[in-house]
Amino acid sequence: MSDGRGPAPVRGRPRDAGRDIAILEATLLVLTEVGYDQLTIDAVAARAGVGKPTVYRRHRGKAALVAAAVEHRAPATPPATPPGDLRAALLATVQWLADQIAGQEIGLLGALFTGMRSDPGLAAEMRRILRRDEAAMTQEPFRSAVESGERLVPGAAALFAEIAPAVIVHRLVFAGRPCDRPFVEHLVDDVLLPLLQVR
Amino acid sequence: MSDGRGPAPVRGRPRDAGRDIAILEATLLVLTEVGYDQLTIDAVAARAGVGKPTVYRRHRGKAALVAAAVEHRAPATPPATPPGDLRAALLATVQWLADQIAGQEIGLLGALFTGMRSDPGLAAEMRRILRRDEAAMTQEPFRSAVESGERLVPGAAALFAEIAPAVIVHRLVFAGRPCDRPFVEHLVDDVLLPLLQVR
Amino acid sequence: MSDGRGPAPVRGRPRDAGRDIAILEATLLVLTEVGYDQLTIDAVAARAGVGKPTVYRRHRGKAALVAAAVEHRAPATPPATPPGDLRAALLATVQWLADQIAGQEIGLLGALFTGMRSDPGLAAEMRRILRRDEAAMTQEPFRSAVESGERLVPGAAALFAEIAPAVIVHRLVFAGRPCDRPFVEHLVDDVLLPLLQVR
Amino acid sequence: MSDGRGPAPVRGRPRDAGRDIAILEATLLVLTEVGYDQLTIDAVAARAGVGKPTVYRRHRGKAALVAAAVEHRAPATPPATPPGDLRAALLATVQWLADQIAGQEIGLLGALFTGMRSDPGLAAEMRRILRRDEAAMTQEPFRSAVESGERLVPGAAALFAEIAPAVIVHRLVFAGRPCDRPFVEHLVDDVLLPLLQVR
DNA sequence: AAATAACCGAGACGGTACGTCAAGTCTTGAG
DNA sequence: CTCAAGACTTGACGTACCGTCTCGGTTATTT
Repeated sequence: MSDGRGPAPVRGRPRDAGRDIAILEATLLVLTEVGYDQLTIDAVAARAGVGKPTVYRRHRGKAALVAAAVEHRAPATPPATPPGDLRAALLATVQWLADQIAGQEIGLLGALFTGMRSDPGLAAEMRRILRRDEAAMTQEPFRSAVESGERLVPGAAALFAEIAPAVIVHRLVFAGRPCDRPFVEHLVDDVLLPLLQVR
Repeated sequence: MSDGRGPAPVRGRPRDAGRDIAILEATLLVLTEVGYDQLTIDAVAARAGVGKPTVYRRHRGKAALVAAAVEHRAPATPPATPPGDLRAALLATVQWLADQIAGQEIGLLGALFTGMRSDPGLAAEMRRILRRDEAAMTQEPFRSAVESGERLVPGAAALFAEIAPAVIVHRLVFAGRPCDRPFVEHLVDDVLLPLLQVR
Repeated sequence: MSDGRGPAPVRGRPRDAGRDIAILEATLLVLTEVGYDQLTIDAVAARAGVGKPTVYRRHRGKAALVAAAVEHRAPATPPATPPGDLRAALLATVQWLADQIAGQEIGLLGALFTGMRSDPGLAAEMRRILRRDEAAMTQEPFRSAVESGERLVPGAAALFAEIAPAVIVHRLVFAGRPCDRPFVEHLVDDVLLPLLQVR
Repeated sequence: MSDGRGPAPVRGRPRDAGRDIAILEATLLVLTEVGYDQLTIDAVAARAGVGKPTVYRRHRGKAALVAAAVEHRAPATPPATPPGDLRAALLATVQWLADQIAGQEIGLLGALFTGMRSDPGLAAEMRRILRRDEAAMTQEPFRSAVESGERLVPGAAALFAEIAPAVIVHRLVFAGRPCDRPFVEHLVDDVLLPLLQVR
């Protein structure tokens, strides 16, 4: 279409980065409120004050949108623990981990179950995010523990990362019961300490 | 009729029990083929050779249908293990457990995630089924182990039921990796045996 | 109808004639309340205190049921008119005719429209009923009028039967307006009297 | 746009007018083929090459759809009649009117009977359409007749519009007989001419 | 009296259409 | 080239009613 008026000064409107964030945060909001499978793209778009195509321009679909939203959310940093008391450190860390999982990770699991079969690439992406978050939540405590001279078995951090989130998720999802103080103590005293501590 | 109340007075044409079964088995079939979120009631009805209302007359919706189908499926019986060798018994049991979970339990998890938020009663029902199956898969091995004189810590069966399925599911879903022989040996040698065996 | 074959060899329990009537009267009730296309066989059966097959044993379907119900309803007898005053007689007869049509005949028209295309035999049956009722409602007044010496054109009764119901129905259905006194006078004075009376 | 208010602020993608027409014409087609009560929205949508929601976005239901389709259909124009011969003009007009009603109007009557009770507003709309069509079919002949100097009673057009369609519909629907030549002559000679012509 | 057969109410059955909802794509006009 | 709005196709949803059938049970006639 030559309009004879010379070169256009503006070559395309740039994407508004603010809308990226609005979409992701609206997604997290809706996800928390109604859960994964009740979440609709329309609702997210409306909440973000954005049109539906603006969402689809950025994300391939519902599952990818949720994955991006979860990724966007900055991983929380575990609480600092007093040095010298491994049990107290584990108790604090496990409790905090359980709270994080209950509050944030559950939402992504629905997306994972839904999207993993039809889109393996997306499933891999979700797992990457889950691992990133779980790593962030499990590695830091052990780095400081080792620095403070705790006597731990080799590979303790990996073992902790393998067992603690698994048992917590299992309790939350399969048993539908909260990770209250007695459970946390049970997990630390009967499972984690015997495994991690050098006897 | 020796009791005072007699049998339930059946009014109208009784439901065809054959159709109950056909529906549940068609559900399991479709569930296995296409996964939970691609499963449609129409497909199940067509596969069962049944009308859609016949499905809805028996089940409130997709989640409840899948729950009933999983419940209907008889829990598999764990393999018999040779007495006297705890490690061998655990290896066999864990491997079998992982296979069961990979093949059967994953399907219900999608239903659980979908139905649990909007219908707490249904979520409770699904958890009951999951617990029933996990109990069936974890209790039996320990009964024979104890009978054969193994020296186990108190509550070993409960601990096994709490940890083994959790870690297996976590690996399958979160890591997306199969429960192969090295993983099973790791789980038994590095986690289960240290925890369960009397030292 | 004696056909020389003697009484029908009734084997088994005979049909309950009381239920015949209950069904037909329930049909008329429901028809009046909700109209033809909102009428359901279930509703009729429930209203009659009868099972659905009991209805279907007697009638082929909704249209036939309504036809039978309308046929069952005894045709009302037109009001006696004072002899010697043709205009007064026509006014009374037309008003009564309009009331009858508004109250009773409309229901069958829905059935006629629905059933006529798919079942010509049924349509013929409905037309027979409609003609029977319209004949009953239009012939009697003219017999007495002729007997009392009114001077009418030949074929006056047929002309009346052809025009009066047609214009009344047209007004009720097409215009959606009631057949009030001014309309009746208009119909008698401007249409019927000029046509029927010998000039 | 030279007016100060500017055009209507159309937001979003405008409706495709071509689909409006496709839907209405598909409706007329299906209506003609299978009749009102065998007409399904799915069939109309499929015939129009359109999704079901696209139909429902435009029409509230079957009755409203049929009403809109009938409204969309341009009313046919009555045939020109030779001036100077009132009887010939009436014969031609009545025959044409009967053909129009038999071919087109019957379809709407089913919709009228179905929709009128549950939706008075829709019934009013249908009556408006029926009146529009009947007016178009009955007024024009009389305008030319009057122009050509025929001696007609006052209100002849209104009387014709009140009687002719009524008797024609009555014959078609109630008697189930076609409006053939003898009937048309009877209607003109025995009913219309005596009423309309100045004696 | 017993056997037979059709009746009965209740309601499940396969099927068809309903009217709604969400997913993901496409089109418009504005910026 | 992007944006908001929203129409679009597709396809599944869960419901209603149709007309048939099947159950336990009842009521007459026939043997």
